[in-house]
Amino acid sequence: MMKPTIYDIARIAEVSTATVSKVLNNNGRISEKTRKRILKIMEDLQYQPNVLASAMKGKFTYQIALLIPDIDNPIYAQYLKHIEERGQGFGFSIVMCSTDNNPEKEARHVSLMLQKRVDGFIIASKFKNEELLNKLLKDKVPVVLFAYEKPELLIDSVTADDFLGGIAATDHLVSLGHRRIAMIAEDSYSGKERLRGYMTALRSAGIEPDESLVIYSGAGLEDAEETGGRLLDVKERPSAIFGCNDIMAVGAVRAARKRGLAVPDELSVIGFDNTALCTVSHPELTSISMPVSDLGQKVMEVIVDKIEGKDKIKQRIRLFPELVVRGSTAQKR
Amino acid sequence: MMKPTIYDIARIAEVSTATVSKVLNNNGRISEKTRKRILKIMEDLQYQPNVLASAMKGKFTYQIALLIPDIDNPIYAQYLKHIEERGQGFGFSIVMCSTDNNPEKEARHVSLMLQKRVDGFIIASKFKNEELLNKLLKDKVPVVLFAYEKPELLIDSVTADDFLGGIAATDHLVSLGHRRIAMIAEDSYSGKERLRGYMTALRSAGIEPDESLVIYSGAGLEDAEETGGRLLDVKERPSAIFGCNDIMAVGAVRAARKRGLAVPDELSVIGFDNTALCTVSHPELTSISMPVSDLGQKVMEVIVDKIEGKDKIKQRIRLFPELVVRGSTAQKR
DNA sequence: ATGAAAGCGCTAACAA
DNA sequence: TTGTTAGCGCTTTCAT
Repeated sequence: MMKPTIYDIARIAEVSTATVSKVLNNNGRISEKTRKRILKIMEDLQYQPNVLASAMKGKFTYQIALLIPDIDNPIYAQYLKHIEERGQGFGFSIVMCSTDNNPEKEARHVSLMLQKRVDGFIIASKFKNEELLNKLLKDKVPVVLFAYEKPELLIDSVTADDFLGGIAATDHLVSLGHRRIAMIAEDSYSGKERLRGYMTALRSAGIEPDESLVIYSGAGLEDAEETGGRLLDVKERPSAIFGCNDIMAVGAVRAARKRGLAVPDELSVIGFDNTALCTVSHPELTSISMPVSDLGQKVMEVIVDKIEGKDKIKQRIRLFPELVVRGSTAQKR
Repeated sequence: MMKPTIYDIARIAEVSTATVSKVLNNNGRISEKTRKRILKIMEDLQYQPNVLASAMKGKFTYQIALLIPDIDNPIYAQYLKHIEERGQGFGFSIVMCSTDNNPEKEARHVSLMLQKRVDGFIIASKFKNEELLNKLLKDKVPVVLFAYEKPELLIDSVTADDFLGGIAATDHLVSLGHRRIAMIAEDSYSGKERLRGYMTALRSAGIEPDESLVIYSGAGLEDAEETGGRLLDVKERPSAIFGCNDIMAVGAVRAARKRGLAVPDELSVIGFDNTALCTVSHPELTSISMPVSDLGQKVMEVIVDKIEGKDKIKQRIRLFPELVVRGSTAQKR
């Protein structure tokens, strides 16, 4: 009635546990005959190896901790979904760790996950706690940064190219004839990259960036709307707003609506991330689409390689985002 | 340099590992003096017990598998967030299992999680696979259904009272003078309960439900919009639509807009779940708010009790949802 | 109040 | 090709 162990299998097959273990792990040389026999018995008994026991011998737990800052932003739900899905393909499960961008929570999660012996960490969080990160690296714990980089640290990462995305968004607006383009920015690495893209695109279009047109906002929709409002309540109003992510863009749309400004006729708005918000919002939001599925695949590849000790090289992988035009942006008139 | 074990602690404290283990687990009688000493040494060495090893001796892994059908619906992201948060309070981590309402994925996840020796399951998924569920119950694996019930099975559950929510939504519409009230339904237990609430509320308002006003929809926004359209493209058009969840409601709003119908002036729309979609949508969606945080707390309480073998009683816990009025519903005119 | 020792289920070095 | 055996780090019974 108890779950069968390798001992049960060994006894029935009249071999030693070592032999059973070997067929389980496909190593050592075992005659095809006994291998078949053992496999058959496992099948019959519905034997399932105890992951804990093998993990204790230095094998894997097949668990990866995923640190996520803010699941209220649907892009993170997307990331989670795709990472989990890809993880399945590699036999790894995802342990969710919400951090709310709170360094203490980050530290607690990491410590707990270490105790639980997860095989590695995917960190999508801001991760203020640099000391902790360094400790992980020093201890050779597999870590990959996701949707987020720390340029000053030598650490693997998988992200979309936010800088290029920022350029694409801005170029789109410029190509529609906009010159006074505002941005609702966000204090995060990717946010800053998007901002840098915005600056670069403006300059190469011969537009000198106007500092007053860039305002940093908190993460919530309320904040975003308020920030959007501040951008709009000036004498020389921008004709377009680039929201650092879709929430920011929706905030801008709402601010515009509250002021009786028609989107996109009087104000173009573009978002970033191409989340479900884009189609829920009205008018539908033009945005920059993240290759979520590919990002998920890549990050799993990288972390699994690290876990299995295959790759020694550090790498920063950047995938390309893509413009998706919808109804919130239009020719300036 | 290796992580310290109880052996290290024992050696330094000049006691046996048994003693160390006892202070670790707060059992057996240990003199205050040695306890203090041992604790101090643990502190100094930053000792962290190996969860795997203790789990092997029949203790817990402190991990709970959470089966979720569809993270694209923001309400599930909310559930996840709150369950994870509450789990932290109990020292339990959440292993994410996306099922996409696919019975095979359900089975794969359960089997894998069993191998990894999670302590219990929170199932928020449809879980078509009744056989599997019964097997879990038979094997005394702690299982709690969440946001979802199986009335025919004797199994603990924590849900919001969808029936009452359905009544509340419908009553609200009725109180605004609507009599032809349509519903975009969903094929799930909670969906059916909401529908039942709708029926009940209509009848007690003296309105005979009209079969043609209830249409089942797929889960996506596209489906919802299409379904909303079908509801609207009839001679005797409803003056209000009750969307089985916020996505359905947004679909209805879009369908209305496409037909030049003003919401809420010509059509009232109410959703369910009170997700972030409500404030992103325009007009903002009236909806039924789920007590997500309390639900998360309750489900953790129940599952932890079961894991610790404390509660023998089966229970169905239902929490009350609440109407949140916003701009998408108005007096019929 | 404390310790010796067996064992959870598995792996891997070493023997045979 | 297969088996013996010593652990991995911890808990727990039974002595002392």
